[in-house]
Amino acid sequence: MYTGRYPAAYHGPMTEMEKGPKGRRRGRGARERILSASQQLFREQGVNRTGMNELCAAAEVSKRTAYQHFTGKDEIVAEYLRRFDPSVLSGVFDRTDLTPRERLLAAFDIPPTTPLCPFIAAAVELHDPQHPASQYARDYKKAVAARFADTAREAGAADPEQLGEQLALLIDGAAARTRVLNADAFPTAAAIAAVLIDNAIPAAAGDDRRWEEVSS
Amino acid sequence: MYTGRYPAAYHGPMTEMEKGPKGRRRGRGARERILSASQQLFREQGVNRTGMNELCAAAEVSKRTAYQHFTGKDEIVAEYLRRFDPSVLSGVFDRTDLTPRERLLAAFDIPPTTPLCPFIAAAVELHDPQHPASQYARDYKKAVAARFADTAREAGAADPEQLGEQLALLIDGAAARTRVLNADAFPTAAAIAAVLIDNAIPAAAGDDRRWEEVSS
DNA sequence: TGTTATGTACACCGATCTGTGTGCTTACGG
DNA sequence: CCGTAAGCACACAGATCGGTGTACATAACA
Repeated sequence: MYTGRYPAAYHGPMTEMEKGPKGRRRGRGARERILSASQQLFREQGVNRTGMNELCAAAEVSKRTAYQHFTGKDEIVAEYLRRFDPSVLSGVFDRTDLTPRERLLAAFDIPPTTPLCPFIAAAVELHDPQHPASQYARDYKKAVAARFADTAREAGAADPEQLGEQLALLIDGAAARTRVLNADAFPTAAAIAAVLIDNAIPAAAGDDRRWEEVSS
Repeated sequence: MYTGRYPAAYHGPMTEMEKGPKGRRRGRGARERILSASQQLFREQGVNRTGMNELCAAAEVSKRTAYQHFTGKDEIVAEYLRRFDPSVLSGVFDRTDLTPRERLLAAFDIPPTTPLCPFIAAAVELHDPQHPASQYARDYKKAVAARFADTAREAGAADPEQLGEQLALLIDGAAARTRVLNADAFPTAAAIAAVLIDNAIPAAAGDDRRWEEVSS
């Protein structure tokens, strides 16, 4: 393996996001590389099994620099979760080409590569409800449920808050079960979601039913 | 990472009480104390945050003795899960004072003290599907789903296997969500379960409903 | 240009972890 | 009673971890 001292990648002109805390264009993007590497490593290996040496090596950043940007590993973990790209979340709920009802169900179309919701994993691994990362995990979970609730309201659900919480629980159940069983559990969750949605949307739900009728 | 040095030693049904050639008790029960302490500590603190020193101290067993009973921590973790008392599981499904339908719902009456299904926690913490403990976790999850399916069949569900898998997913979702949000999510899961059961059991849905309102 | 913030290389510290080596004590069955 | 197996106390090995100290290099800006 090549271990020379030349940088393996050319880090071009800084992007707008790589500004320091005071807005001045300083530095060469070490912070971003650290967070980018943490996205990959924390997800693949978990938080506890990823050491700072490994993380810094993957980020091509010296360890000293890492500790000049963050007070410690805890802060990196927290920032990793805070910045977690809610692409799945936003990408689904913001689609205008789908009806609200379709959006609710589309949230269960998760690419099978996703190993486990990083917030669940972090909450379990950190094992400390006081940890900032655990706080972010709670915020995210609540945000997901709220998004579900909004869409449920838009779809005309009788009790949008309840349906939102229920659908969020299904997501978490599918994530946990997928992880433990090593088999995709999201189709099962989607089937449950279809039943719940049909039961929660009074009667005007006939805007787009492509699922079996389960009326009662 | 699990190093694969698992012996075929402890596998057999010899996990009765430690018995000598003629069933007499040998030793002073160190093995049992270790497993008992692991039940408590692994559940309370997690597997990774419980060191062998702490575990041995809690079990009032010298470290040396521990390593004479187990080849390593991995084996203790595996045995801790293998022996995990499925009291909640059996205690609910074996109740004859409840109708099958009531039994399905009673499985969601989880004492709030339970922090998180230890199998999910272990699967996340160990982060290695090859670890024997992960195998036991899968076995347990499948067993729970099968028990649900059996009871669902008994209750006359149209597709017992599917309903069993669905209810098992709800349990896991409630467990995960309870852990992350630090708030009991089992009532929500119970509400979903009620809907699913009503939808899955053809017509005899109204045979016995005397449970209180479950949704929150 | 010179200054300064930013980053680097690398040894090192103390803590903690799993696991052993060694010598000693004690319970229990014959 | 004695012999043996079970258990104990305790130091220590070896690895890894998070985090620092120090001396040096360089990009960005004035």
